[in-house]
Amino acid sequence: MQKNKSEKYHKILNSAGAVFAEYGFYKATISQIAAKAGVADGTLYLYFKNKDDILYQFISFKSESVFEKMNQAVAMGSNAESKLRNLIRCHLQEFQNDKNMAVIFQSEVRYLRDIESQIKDISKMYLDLLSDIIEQGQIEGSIRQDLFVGLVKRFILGAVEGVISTWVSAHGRYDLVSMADPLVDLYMTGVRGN
Amino acid sequence: MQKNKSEKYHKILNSAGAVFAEYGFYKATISQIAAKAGVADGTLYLYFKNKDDILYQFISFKSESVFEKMNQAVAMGSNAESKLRNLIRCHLQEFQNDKNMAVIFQSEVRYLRDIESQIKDISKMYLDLLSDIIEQGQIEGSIRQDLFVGLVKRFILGAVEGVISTWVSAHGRYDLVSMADPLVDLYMTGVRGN
DNA sequence: TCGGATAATGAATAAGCATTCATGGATGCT
DNA sequence: AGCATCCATGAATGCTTATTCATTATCCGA
Repeated sequence: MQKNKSEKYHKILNSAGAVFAEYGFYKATISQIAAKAGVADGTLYLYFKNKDDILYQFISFKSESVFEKMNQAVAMGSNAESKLRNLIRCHLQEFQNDKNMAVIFQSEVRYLRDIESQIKDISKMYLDLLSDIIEQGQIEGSIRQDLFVGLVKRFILGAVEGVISTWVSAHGRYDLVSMADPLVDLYMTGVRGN
Repeated sequence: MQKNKSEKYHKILNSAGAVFAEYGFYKATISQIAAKAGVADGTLYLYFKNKDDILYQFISFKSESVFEKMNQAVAMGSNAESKLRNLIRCHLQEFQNDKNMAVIFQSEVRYLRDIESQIKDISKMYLDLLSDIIEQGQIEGSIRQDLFVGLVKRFILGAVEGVISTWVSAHGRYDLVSMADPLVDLYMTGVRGN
């Protein structure tokens, strides 16, 4: 198994992303991935330990890149609300840009939980980002104090995921990023009239 | 394959629920399910067409029962807000009462989408329930008019699912139903301070 | 109690697929 | 060119497991 992240490594990883997204991890076969990458079946085993490892590396690679962008986005905000807005925009943007990733993150999380607990840190990191934002908002006064922060975080993440999930089901036919502002508005103000 | 829903049918269905929840659909084997139900492997095929069918019937059976309860809960509410509150309470209560169902609904949806599109009606029915409530609220004035209803529905459902998902990850160690009121409060009022 | 129908059994079957590895080719150095 | 190292191949292997079906048990009416 090679160590350096050669061009072929990424070719395989991308092909795997496409195949996993289309068929799901279990129904996807090594042969399909190899064919899509234009290499022989055995070649995958020069770059990856096994089938599980391919999925694992795909997720790791994508999360790393996405979290870097998310952190940058949050850092650009001057107050809690703008940080939240930037985070949600970035989240939707990144998932819109990479639908395979969106599908896989949404579908295979259950399985991943089994292989590597390190993976569960994906949502943990995100939730920690949100914690910071919420706490800052409470200090600033832009977010009220009488909230169970643990719930608010899940509330926010769950809603974004739900919106992404719908977009995926609709085969990405509309612009996801345009949902960001209305969504943040819902977080902040709720639905109540008057 | 027998038609009547005998005791054995339900025994198998429940065992399957437990095994699917523990191992996931793919890693679960027919032998495990049969063993847990206390019957021979071949017996499953007297009651179900194949492995897929077991999952399908499990979901169908559970959804039917849950939706009946949800509809009743909503009908008990006199205005939009109380209907929403009853719906969320009922949702959390039912999933708390049947953790296997909660796990399976959360994990295997992706796969189900492939076998039977009828299954995607699960969330459709739910979203329709929400549509009615939101529209009623807008007429009453308790919910503001300047909302994209399609987004609000996903927002609400996504957040409940997120909360359930966290509870499942925590192995159901706390009371899920107590999240209902704070959650509805977030839907209605949002997080904004002042 | 007997006979026929119905239900259950679980060993045998067969298909699918991840993984291995003996072989062949490419590359680069002297 | 000759040699050695590295990379890639894809057919063969072996394991896992869903599904079948000939056999056996159970039930029930007469």
